[in-house]
Amino acid sequence: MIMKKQKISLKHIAQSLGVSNTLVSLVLNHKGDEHGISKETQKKVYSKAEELEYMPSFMARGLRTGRSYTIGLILSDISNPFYSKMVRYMEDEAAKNEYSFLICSTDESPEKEKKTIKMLIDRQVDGLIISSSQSNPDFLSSLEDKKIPYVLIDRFFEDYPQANSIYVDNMRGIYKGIEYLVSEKYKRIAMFAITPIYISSIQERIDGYLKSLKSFGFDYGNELLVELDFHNLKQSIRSSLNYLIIESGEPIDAIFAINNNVAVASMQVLREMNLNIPNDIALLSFDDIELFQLTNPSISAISQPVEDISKAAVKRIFEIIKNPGSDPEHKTLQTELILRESTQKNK
Amino acid sequence: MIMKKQKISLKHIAQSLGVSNTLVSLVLNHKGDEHGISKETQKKVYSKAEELEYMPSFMARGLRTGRSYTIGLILSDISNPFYSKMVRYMEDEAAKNEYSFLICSTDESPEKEKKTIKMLIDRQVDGLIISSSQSNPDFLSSLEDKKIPYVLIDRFFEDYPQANSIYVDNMRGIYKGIEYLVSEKYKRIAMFAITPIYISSIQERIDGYLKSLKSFGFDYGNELLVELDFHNLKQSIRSSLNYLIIESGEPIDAIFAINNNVAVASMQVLREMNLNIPNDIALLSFDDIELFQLTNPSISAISQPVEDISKAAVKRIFEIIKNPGSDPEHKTLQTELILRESTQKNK
DNA sequence: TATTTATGCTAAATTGATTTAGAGTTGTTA
DNA sequence: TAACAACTCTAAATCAATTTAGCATAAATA
Repeated sequence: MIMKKQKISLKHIAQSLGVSNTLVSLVLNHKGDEHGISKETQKKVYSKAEELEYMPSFMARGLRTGRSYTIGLILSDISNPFYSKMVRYMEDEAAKNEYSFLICSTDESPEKEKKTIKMLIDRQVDGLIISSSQSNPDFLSSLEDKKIPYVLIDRFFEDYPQANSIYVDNMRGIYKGIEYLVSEKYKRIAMFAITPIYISSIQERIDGYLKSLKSFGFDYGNELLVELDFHNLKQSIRSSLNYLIIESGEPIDAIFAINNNVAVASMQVLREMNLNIPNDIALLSFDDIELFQLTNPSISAISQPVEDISKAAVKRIFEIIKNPGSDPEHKTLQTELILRESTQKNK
Repeated sequence: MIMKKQKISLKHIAQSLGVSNTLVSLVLNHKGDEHGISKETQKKVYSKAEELEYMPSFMARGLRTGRSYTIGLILSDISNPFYSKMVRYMEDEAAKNEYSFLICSTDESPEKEKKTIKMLIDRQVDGLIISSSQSNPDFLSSLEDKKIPYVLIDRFFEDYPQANSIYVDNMRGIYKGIEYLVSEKYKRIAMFAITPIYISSIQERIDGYLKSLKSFGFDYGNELLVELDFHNLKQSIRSSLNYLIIESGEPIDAIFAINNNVAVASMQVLREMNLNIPNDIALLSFDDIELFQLTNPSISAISQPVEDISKAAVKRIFEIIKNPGSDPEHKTLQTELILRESTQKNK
């Protein structure tokens, strides 16, 4: 005869002690004192719960209270090292509060993102952390309607100040990069941006590039601003480089890649073309990833504070969950310039 | 006056149509025909559900049916590119069945792993996919008791055949690597393993190394088998290399790294020591990651079929969920040797 | 002695779905 | 005309917790 281990519920504790479900529930939720349950009875409940290895049913509790102890996390691709690091930090931070994550990749598809948000709402997540790929904030209204807490990271919406957000100062990050390249005597600095992705961070980096050029007195305007096809990155880089280095009269001497994907692809193409980094051309990336220490040459980068972003986002989402009425907050974090070999000419 | 959007439940549909909850539930679960609900009524229910944008409550359904449409995924570290790729494949595969993942990193701590499994059981996951860091399979008995479906990946337990598993042929993978190094005339091939991690995959790779050496007629036994300290990898590699290349009479001419972490760390130390790969020393990694294409020189590797592992694991867990009584299955997948620059001497 | 207060607890409703067992109506057969 | 089946639908229990409203009993006060 096989003994099936039965799932232990509140009722089992109550019955074996001869008390009511209510009492057990109150005690285990630390409301015993508040409701005048005697210390003695409380102790009995605690020790019985331990003895039976009682664990409350998430489903039952969730159904009744509306809380799932789960956060939805929406990002473009978890296999991107920038995000997988982020996830790890968030996971550790949230675990302290017994929270878990449901993680969903959207591949920068606004369509997929909307569906995912709907799905996560149906799963009654207590909050959402979103790195959005939408070009406008309309989709947030459904979250506002349903009073579901959310925090935007990485991207945000200028004309939607009621959204809580963790914000990286892209403009200033780009400025630091240009400033440094200029100090290393690079003269024709191209920005390798991407299209068709309409998100704030990309737009800000482009703006930052154009403004910084001006402030350093370069007058080539947006002549060296390249909008690469995101879905066909390498081919797009090949043809751009061909023009910018070989066909155009004045070759560029530095590439500022708008994110880590673009930097990696650029490096591959430069190697194909037998161009030496940094002597023929310098390479600077926005977004630092571990890989950049290990390539030859190692790649300089504007590093985003991934750990700070992650922790701030988790911290903030918990604050809003606890205190739903609170005013929106916008936290701004700064980037750091990491100097490596790809931007320093050999003497 | 603010109109709060109310969550739509079954009851709302039933009431607005003047039928019972039962009927609505049956229809929406596609059991209408089976229970003789007229086509006409079914149509009404469907269109009302659509009109009200009804979505069933996961909590309520989960409480009643015991199913959560969620899989628990346990691995050592999601920020390791090997696992983050895996997660992405699994996520896409599971989404087809409306399933989501709760992902937990254990940092190879058996303690943490046990806690995590308990937590995931409490959350009523329908199944678990586990890359375990336990040295013995005792912890699986709690899953067996509670009849919770699970699939082991990446690591498994020899004396526990009742566990479903997706298995990579480590032994044969190592053999292919050694065979290739031998064909490239490398003579003194060291294996850089790790300790203290007692998992099957590591053990098999070590065994594979020793057996392969023998079968190619090398007689240095385990003299060149190095067990590096996992928690202090770089320092450990430095001192080993110092001995193996400089102090010992006969320097090694190739390193076989037991996984991607070890390969990356070895590459860094070799560069520090100004040793040329592949002319001074060859480097071959078990586990291929994107990075290895981008370093200079690029790194040869034994590639694990990440996509196949991921899809097979998800496919299998669904099979067991649907059919809990089925016999355990052990699927074996093969590795692939990826040739790059790090193992081919320049002429 | 009658009333109030405090102490320690409980019954029952609720959450939103699924599911068992069966009810009411109409039509068919003996 | 009674018995039976067929068709279409429903009441109520259930899952496991939380929470509202309030019940005994004993002690304190008037």
